Amino acid sequence: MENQKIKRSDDYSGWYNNLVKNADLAEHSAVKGCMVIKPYGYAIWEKMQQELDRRFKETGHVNAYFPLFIPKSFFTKEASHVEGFATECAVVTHYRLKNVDGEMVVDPDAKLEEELIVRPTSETIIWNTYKGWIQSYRDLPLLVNQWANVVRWEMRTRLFLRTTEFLWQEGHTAHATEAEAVEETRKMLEVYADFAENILAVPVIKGVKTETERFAGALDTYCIEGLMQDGKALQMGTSHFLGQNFAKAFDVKFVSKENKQEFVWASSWGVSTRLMGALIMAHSDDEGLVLPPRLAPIQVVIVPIYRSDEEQTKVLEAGDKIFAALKAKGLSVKFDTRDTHKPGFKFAEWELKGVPVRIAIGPRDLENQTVEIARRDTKEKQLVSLTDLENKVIHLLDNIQENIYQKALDSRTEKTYICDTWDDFEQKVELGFVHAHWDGTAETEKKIKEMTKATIRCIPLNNVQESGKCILTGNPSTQRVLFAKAY
RNA sequence: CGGGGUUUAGUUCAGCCCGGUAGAAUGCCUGCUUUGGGAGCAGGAGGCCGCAGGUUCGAAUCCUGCAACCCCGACCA
Repeated sequence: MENQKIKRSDDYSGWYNNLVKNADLAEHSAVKGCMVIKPYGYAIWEKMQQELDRRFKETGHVNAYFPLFIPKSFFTKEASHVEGFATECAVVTHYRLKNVDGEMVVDPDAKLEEELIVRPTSETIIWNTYKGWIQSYRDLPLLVNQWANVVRWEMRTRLFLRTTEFLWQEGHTAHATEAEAVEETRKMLEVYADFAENILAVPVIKGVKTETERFAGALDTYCIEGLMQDGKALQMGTSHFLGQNFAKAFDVKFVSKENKQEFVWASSWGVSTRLMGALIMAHSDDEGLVLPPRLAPIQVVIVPIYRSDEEQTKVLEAGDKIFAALKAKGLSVKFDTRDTHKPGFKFAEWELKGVPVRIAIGPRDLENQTVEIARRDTKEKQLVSLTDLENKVIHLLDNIQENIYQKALDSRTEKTYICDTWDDFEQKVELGFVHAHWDGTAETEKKIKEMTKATIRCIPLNNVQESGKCILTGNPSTQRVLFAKAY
């Protein structure tokens, strides 16, 4: 285990990279742009999966799995879709190697009839499949989710935030009516927002993307946007209303009650391992990771303290009891009985790994019937009596979850500005979210991006309608939109 | 794709300018002492010095080429 040497305030991106490695979450692999997610990092991802999967199932969805490869011809069927992804596709052209003078080379005789695209997203292969599944309105709605890996050949990558291959889920739904598909799109946005705020403890702004930022092939892209500690925004999830674009591209029609042939309406929605990046950047500090209790693979760690063998026996005995009692309450507990490390080392290690609550128990505690409880978020320590310890810990965990969220919310509030002049805008957009008027044109959006590197993150839902003047052009505007520099 | 950097022990790096056959810290192994905030001492293991050529009696070091990775941009539903 390494020290967390780079301070958050000195070099945010260096601090982030260091933290990911030191907390044992992930590391760079031998393949450019691809990471190895290590067991501890993967355990956190699994917790996210469980929480999300449960919510998907509760809202009527089922899981399925579609191929990794997409025939090029499928991929190119929806014009704006292919345009959006064309420049970042991994393409499989051959299926065999051969030995030439002791060197393995691609066998030119094994060229594929049709190239295969490694999926950057699965709309096309799925809609090609849906054609066979949907005939009547009775087959609708179709509510399917897939947990998968996808590949997007990005020019620049960052651990978790943007990797060439990443893990995600993608929901693909089919509906009989436009209204139902829109409702689904927005419902899943709510699911994401609920997950982000109540599990990740990251407050998000729900909104809709401008045309420029919209998903390739969508009529509307809804999103949740979070603000990281350095004042940069992170898109944490998207939900797309696809209209009939993919149904038309893949000729997916159904017969309505009125016996009419109609194209199917669609939505798709996804979140990825990028959420790991959000989690890290939103809460962690110079001591390491800070995990919200509802997502921590280990919620409570018990560290025994002793000198003699006799003390060890007694302390371990007492620790076992606490361990069992906490487990019985359904908590995820680790009793760190390693005799190869001293308590101080363990304290530092579990802090680095973000375990929300630490219980230390030693000879003094045995005498007084107490333990020392330390919370990761505030680093406060207190001696508490063993009486009703389980409920105290449960209460503390709830408190920590709430506090972490509140801290993130306060931080966002502090970094959110309302600007009415260009000078103010230029200055504040370096610091966080800015609500400002925009004339609604792509040209203005582009100019602002060129001048400040800030983009319109979204047009917040339930936005207040108020007349004003565009921050750049002075042209009339009916509402403020949300600007920020983004990851 | 531009700009910068890196490549030597498991890891982080020094050594290179000025060529002489490999170092530190940390981690790892053994033993003893330790254990309420990253332990101490003693002993030990561990390297095709990114790859391929070249110069030289001799190359981690000089020269040429290549490659990979990282960082900053550009790009990014």
